[in-house]
Amino acid sequence: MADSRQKSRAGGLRKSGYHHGNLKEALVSAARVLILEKGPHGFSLIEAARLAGVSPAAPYRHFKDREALLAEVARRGYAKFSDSLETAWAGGEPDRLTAFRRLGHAYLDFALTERAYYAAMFEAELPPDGDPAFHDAADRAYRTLSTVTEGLKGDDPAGQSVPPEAVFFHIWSLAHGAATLGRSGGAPALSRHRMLDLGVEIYLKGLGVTS
Amino acid sequence: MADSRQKSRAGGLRKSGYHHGNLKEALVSAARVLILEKGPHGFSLIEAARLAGVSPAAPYRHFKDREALLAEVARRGYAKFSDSLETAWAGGEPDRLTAFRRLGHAYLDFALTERAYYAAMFEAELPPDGDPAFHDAADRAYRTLSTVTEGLKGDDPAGQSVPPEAVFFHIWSLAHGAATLGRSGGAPALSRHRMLDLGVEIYLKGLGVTS
DNA sequence: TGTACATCAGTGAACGCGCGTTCACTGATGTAC
DNA sequence: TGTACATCAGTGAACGCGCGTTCACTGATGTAC
Repeated sequence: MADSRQKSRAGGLRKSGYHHGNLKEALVSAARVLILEKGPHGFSLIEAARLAGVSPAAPYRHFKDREALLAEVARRGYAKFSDSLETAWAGGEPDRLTAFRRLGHAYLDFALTERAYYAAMFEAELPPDGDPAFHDAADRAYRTLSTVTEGLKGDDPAGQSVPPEAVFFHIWSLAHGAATLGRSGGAPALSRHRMLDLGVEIYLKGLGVTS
Repeated sequence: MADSRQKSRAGGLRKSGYHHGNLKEALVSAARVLILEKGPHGFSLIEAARLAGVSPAAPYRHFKDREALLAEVARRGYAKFSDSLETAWAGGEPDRLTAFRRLGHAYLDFALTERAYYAAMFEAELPPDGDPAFHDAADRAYRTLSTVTEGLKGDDPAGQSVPPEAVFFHIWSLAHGAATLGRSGGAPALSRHRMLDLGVEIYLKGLGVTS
């Protein structure tokens, strides 16, 4: 019986039958699995504990409450997201437009391959007065995206120059839409990339950005 | 005691102390209130019954289960949404582009003023094998939107003509983004309209649509 | 190297809660005569 | 117009469930001596 628990234990090293040894990591992994299956709303702390092979009380050694685990998942998601975006951007080399297109792909890749993180980040509805580490991580991602889009200057059809926040918002909408919109079962991931590329190219042409 | 229940009863006529007389409508109203407060995931059938002033078992006279009530809300949302869009489109008069801009505003107005419906439509995760009436209503809305966007023909920067589904998808992303994206507390509703207008104008210019 | 002990990550039982759903029932309505 | 009755929209108590969280506890770890 004790053995069967060990067998079904998910993630992380096991130091002994009693101490898990890596429970915090195992809980985060379990949460990601559950969020992927049922969304951030369907996720439960007890089920995460079960998946990690520990009792329902064990998570409280590592997280204040259910929301704290969710916030930790979202925080890591933002951190990984920022890493991906910054790597793709690569300082804007060899030129801003090429780097920007790489970043668009990185955004969509992350959203599609790390769906649990993406859902935790954008669906979890974490309170504004929550974990500051979470907010710092989120800020970093937003800063990266807005810094990059600020390089895209252009005019609207009336000849007015377009505010940087607007460009940020439009590009973000296209990327988020490519990541989440569409009726179930529809187009495969590849066509989402094509869709996003096309949308961004058309938008940039409309802005008058060519280099 | 019986009186206090009657006082707190929400929506609908009351025919007697025993029979509610309009319970189905009252439950739909209550569901909309709760969805607005807590989202489609936080909504509970018992709480809706309480809000309508009836016992927890009463809703089962009108809905098979919790999901059926949610589906009914989403169905009505789609129906009302389609009405708004078709009214705004008005057959494309006086010209297609003017009518299209009206439709964009109607989309965003609906999403912002009928947030409960919009959430039920796009967040509720109703099963594909569910209520056919719900799917018919959803189809009608999608058909309207795609018919309208099919009128927007143009070329991508490489000179290839852009597939109609892509245009549909891009415009939809911009509208959905304007409706849902953005960090809490940020810009007021007015600037969301401005943001959407601007995005659509830039996109249409990129497409080469001018009339 | 060996032992006593402080630390603290785990246990498992228990709690109160709100939920979805079922059940036998009750009483208001409206129709047939 | 008055009465018997079928209908069916409600009641309210009960069920089993999974949840978040707390509690006194236990046992593995690693450190001081």
